[in-house]
Amino acid sequence: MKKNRRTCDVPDATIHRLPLYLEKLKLLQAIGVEDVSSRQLAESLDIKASQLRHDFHYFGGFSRPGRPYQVNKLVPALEQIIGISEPQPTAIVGAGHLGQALANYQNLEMHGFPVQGIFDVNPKLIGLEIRGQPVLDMDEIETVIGREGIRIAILTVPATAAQAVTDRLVAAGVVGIFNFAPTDLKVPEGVIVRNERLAVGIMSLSFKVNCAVKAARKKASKPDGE
Amino acid sequence: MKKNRRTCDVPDATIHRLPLYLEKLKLLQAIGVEDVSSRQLAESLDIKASQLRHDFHYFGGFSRPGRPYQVNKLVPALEQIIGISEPQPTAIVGAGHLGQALANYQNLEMHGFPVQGIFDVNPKLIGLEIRGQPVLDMDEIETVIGREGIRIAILTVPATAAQAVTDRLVAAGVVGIFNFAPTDLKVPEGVIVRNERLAVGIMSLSFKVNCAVKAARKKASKPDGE
DNA sequence: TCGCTTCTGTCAAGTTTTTCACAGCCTACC
DNA sequence: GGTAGGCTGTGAAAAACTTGACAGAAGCGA
Repeated sequence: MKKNRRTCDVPDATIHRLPLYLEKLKLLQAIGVEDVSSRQLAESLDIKASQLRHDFHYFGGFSRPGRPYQVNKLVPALEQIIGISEPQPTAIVGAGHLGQALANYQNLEMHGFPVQGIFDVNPKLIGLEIRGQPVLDMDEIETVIGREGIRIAILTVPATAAQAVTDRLVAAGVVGIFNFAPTDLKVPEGVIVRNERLAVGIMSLSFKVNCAVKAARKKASKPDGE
Repeated sequence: MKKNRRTCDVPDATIHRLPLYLEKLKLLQAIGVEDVSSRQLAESLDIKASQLRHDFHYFGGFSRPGRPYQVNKLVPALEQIIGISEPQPTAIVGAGHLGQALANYQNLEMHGFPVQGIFDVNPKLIGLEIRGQPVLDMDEIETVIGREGIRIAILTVPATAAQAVTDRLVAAGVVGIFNFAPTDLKVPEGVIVRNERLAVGIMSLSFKVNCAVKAARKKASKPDGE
């Protein structure tokens, strides 16, 4: 019980690295690597080995002193921690361009998130087949969420519709929302929202590009440093 | 000169908040709000006012003690800092589903990143019109990057092609790459890569959902706490 | 068996980021 | 004019995160 509680008391920074670890490990697994040391794994991710071990330490560690990590044990352990030991059925709400793109993105299923329903209100889109699945009418969403036990939904509707859709999703039992709409969502406690703001991403990039360009210019005009 | 250098010596965490500030401010501007205090702005973003002021402090501050921020001055100031005072022409490389979705995403242009070229190697896609622009052959990419002065590219090609395309982009003068391919890119110093890993995002979400569900179950079985 | 190397788990030190606290400025109202 | 209330800029305190250091376990070869 104590250990279980700890499992959730983990810094955000660590949480965001877990998927990266898992991804690399799956790659190693695919090419038949059996053992991997913290140093090897960390180097391939461009982080320090001590950080990786520290991250793993939150979960009690995955090996013993003297023994490297065993890829075949680490992969399922991480999958369990992330919550994808069992595939997590996922709904995509909003079958516009972005929704379609994500529905087509086979990596989602590969990573444990099979798309079990694509929904839209637009009659022109309903019935359209994407990777073998028809776009369904929003009216069916409660039924499908209940039937498939969907807990995670990907939101790709216009900002104006996002809150209303969110309310329906939450009422139907969805606990996690991956929000691509450029708006903030209000949800009751216990429901998790992750905002994926493309515009924010590209602006952060732009800031750094701006800095890099300035730095390069300065360097060019004063090649020997200040 | 001193001030300029400082402009780039800013924590990542702050950089990622700048676009959020700008977004909110534009919203306020659109509805005619003239003044805004750090507390008001911070509250709407669910952060502390002191953090916002601290962030602004990296750039010397945007007001004087006693006076709230003026929306109409803050917006262009942030745009300048982010590097979008002038629209930043942008290329999308890879016209698959995701590339098309992003090309259709009008918010990109609205935020200062007009798409000036969409490229692919697939003859079936070349010529396809997206928002009035034809998909171009990859062979033209160097020409277009040079002609339009493109510094930022969005990469939506398969992982296997990502590195080769990156090398071409960098050679042609691109300085910032917004990478949607699930692979790490090697670039020379001075070139900025921002990885947007959808799978990582949804796994982080899944971890938290998992925790929330566990917590809810525990609470249900022991309503009065431990 | 012994010594050597490699490895993890663990904790302390170091660094970065966030939050607090407050001096001083500005407006508005009495 | 004076005073109260609200505001920013600023630096110091607190919290969070990363890195370094090391004890002890395991494997390997002689």
